[in-house]
Amino acid sequence: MTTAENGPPARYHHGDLRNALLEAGRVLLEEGGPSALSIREIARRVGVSAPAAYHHFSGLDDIAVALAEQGFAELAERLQAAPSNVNGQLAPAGMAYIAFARDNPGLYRLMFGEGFGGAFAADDRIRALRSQAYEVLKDGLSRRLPAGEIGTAALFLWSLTHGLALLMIDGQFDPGTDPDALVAAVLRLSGKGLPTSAERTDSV
Amino acid sequence: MTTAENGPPARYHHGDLRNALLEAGRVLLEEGGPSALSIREIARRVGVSAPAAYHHFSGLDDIAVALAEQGFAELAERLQAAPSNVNGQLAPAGMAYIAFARDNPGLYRLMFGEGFGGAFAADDRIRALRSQAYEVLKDGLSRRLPAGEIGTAALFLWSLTHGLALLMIDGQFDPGTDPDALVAAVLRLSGKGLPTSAERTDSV
DNA sequence: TGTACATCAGTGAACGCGCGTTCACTGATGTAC
DNA sequence: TGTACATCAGTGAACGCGCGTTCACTGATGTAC
Repeated sequence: MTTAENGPPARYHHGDLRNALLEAGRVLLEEGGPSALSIREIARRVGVSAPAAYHHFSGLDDIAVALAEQGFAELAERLQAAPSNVNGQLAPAGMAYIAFARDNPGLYRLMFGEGFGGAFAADDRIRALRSQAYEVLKDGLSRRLPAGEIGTAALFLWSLTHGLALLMIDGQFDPGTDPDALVAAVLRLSGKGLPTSAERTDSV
Repeated sequence: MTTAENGPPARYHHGDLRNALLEAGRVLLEEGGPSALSIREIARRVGVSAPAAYHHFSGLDDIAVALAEQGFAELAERLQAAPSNVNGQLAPAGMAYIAFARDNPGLYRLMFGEGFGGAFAADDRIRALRSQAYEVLKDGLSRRLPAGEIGTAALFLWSLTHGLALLMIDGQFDPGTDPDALVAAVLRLSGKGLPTSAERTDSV
C-alpha cells in the first residue's frame, strides 16, 4: 500500500498526478498494447484510486488521446532531428521513423491502430503534429522531385517505413542478427527500386 | 427469436454450426475489428446459445485461429491467381494483396495484428499458408534478381504493400478520387525507386 | 420394420472477473482578512 | 501571525455491463439388433 515509486512517502495530494498517470499509461501500453490500456490498471500502478484520474482526464479516451499526442510530438521531433534535411537524403529519416516505432511499439500501435482512431482524428493537436511530420518527409522529397510527384512519393515512403516498422514490431519475420542493417538495406531499395521485367525488357 | 438467416426454420440441431459461427465471426470482424470478436456475440447472431460454440471450438482463441486460417488461405489464393507469375511483374501481385486487405480489413487486421499473435504463430496451417504466400512473392523476384538480393527485396515489397494496405484500411490519409490508381502509382515506384541526391550527385 | 439406447449437439442458469463510471464523502491546500 | 473558509484533489463503495467459461440438463439423431 505504498506508492509505486520509491519517491517521497505517499501524500494525500499527489502533486503531479496527471503526468504520473500518463507515464504509467505508457508503461502499460508497452507491456500489453493498446487494448491493455485501462484506467483502473493505470491508477493501480500509480497507487491512487481510479476515480482520482477523473480529476485530470474526462475518461479513458482522453488518456489515449494525450498519450498519442506525446507519441506524435516525439515522432515529429525525431524526424526533425534526423540528418535527413541536410542534403535531401531520406534514409536517415526512415531509420529514425522505424527506430521510434521499435523503441515504443505499444505507443506506435496506439497512434496508428484503429482502436481509438475516431478520437484521434478529432484532436487538433494530433492532426497538426501528424502533418508536421509529414511535411518533414515532403520537404526532403521536394529537393529532388518535381512537385507533381511528391504526393505519390511521400505515400510510397510512408507506406514502406510504416509497413516495415509494423512487421518488425509484430515480429512477423525473423530479423536475423542485425536488424538495423536489414532496415538500412530495405530503405536503400527505396532509392534504387527493383528492376521490373516490364521496364527492362518490354517496350512499356 | 428466429434464426439470423432466412433459411429453413430453426432446428434443434443446426447442421452446419461450425461454418455458421465462422461466417458470423467474419461479419463481426468487419464491423468492429478484431477486438469485437466475442463468442457471445457470434452465437447471438447465429441464433444459438454461447455454450453451443464449445462443441465446435475450444474457445475464442480457437475461433480466431480458424478465421485467420481462412484469411491466409484466401490471401494465398488471390496472390497465386494474380497474373504476376506470367512475366515476373510484381505490381499485379501487389494490387491483389492490397485488394484483399481492402476487401477484408477486419480479417486482415486479425491476421497481422498482435492481439491473437501468439496463438497464430503456434498454428502449423497458418505458418504453412504464410510461407506459401511469401514464396509466390519470392518466385516473382527470382526471375530478375540475383539470389542474394531476394530476401531484402521480398521484405521491401512486403513492407510496402503491408504498409500501404494498413494506411488505407485505417483511413490514415485521404485516398482521393481513385484509390486504385493511387495504389498503382505507389507500386510503380517500387520498380523505379526514388532518386536520392547521394546516388545522383554525390560520389556515394 | 421396429425399438432400445449410446452419442451427439443443443439448452438455460450461473460463476467470477475486470471494466468504466458515478456518487457522496473527506482530507489538504491556499487565500482573504 | 492566526484563523475561517472556499476550493481542490483525493477516497471507498457501488452501479451495471459484457465477457469467457462451466455445469447439469435435454432434445435429436442414428445405429445395433
